[in-house]
Amino acid sequence: MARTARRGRRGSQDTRQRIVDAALDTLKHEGFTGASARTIADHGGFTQALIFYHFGTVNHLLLAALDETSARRLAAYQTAVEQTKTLPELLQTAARLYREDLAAGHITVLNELIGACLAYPELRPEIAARVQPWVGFAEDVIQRTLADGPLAEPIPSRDAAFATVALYLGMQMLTHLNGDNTATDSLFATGERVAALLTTLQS
Amino acid sequence: MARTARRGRRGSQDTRQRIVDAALDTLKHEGFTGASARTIADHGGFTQALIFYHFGTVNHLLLAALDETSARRLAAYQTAVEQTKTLPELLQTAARLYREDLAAGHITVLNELIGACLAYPELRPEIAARVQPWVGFAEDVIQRTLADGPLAEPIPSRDAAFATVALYLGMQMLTHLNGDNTATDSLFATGERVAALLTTLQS
DNA sequence: GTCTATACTTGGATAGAC
DNA sequence: GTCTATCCAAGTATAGAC
Repeated sequence: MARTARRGRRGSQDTRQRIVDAALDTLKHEGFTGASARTIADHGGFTQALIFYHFGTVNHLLLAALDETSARRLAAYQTAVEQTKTLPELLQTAARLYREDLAAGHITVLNELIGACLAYPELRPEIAARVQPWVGFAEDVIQRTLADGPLAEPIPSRDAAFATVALYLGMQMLTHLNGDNTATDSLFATGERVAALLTTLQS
Repeated sequence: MARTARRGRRGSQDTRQRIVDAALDTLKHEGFTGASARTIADHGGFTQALIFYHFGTVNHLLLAALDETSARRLAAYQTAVEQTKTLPELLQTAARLYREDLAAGHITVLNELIGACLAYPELRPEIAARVQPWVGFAEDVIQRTLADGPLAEPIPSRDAAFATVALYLGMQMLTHLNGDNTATDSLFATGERVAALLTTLQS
């Protein structure tokens, strides 16, 4: 029943969604270089012509895929972080969200598309616009959490936010390169320890 | 005269070098996607067949290009860091080296090749092996600089090294994406301020 | 809206002349 | 060792049947 409700445009919307999902899947597993119209179509079980009908070009589809994963993840981050008050809590939540991302390949998609900007400069402003909400989100959270701690004065939240997003991107790249999470896990553990230390220093 | 000394194998070596240089140039400006045999050959002013004669495949050439830029930069980092003793000095030097890299596109090459690992899994161990010296170098320097500071105990140098390399990669990506260095400059300034703060705390 | 078939372009790689 | 010419595979994109 649910599948056929509002059938008028629903078929088309379903297809768009299937294509976006296939694009995400391909981007995660084969990277930008491997995400051709043909490969994506194979992954999703449809014809490559559909991509051009619905999205015009492959790159437009890939941007739509980034939109999708970015919106989904940002929502998850926002609800998860809403309940954190202290710095140690925040770091624990960040570690959990990060591991989800790593496993699901969410940041991989972003990495691949940023890398593609050199070959396709027209993608640059598009992707920059999609990264900006993340930096803004990080800044808000950091601002709120560090507000009356000892770090608020020496470390502008803007810098901390930029560093955080950069660190996320870089960690993801290195983790995939090495094929294991030990470095990441160790770093998060250290981060949580330092956060605990800082809060005891404060009280 | 210099050009014709040891002519026996010199012609061939010169050509190899020209090809590697052209590959580096192309990788920096067109990215991995744009670094095809034909494009590289155009950049360097030779025939694409030469690439396959000297390097077998395009990817082999790109690895040789990474070797070249990585070795050159690591040497520069080592001599520059040798003379730094304190944490603030280290941060200043790091900022200068980082800006050199950014301008010359050295880290871009690495970013592009890491991104390509998804499409060409056989590149992964090759590139991982070429990144490892950097993490090792960072660990040595951090170990040496933090040795008797207040940070040595709570922050293992291994974690700090991993975070540093990741941060470098991520910052480079974001900086290229945004097209301006203000975020980077601001972050380094904050870093230097915090480093100064830490050393005064210690004494 | 979705499929098949096809035009056209670019890329990797090799053969063979020089 | 270096060049030209060429083969073949894969990619983007469109036309036209259904």
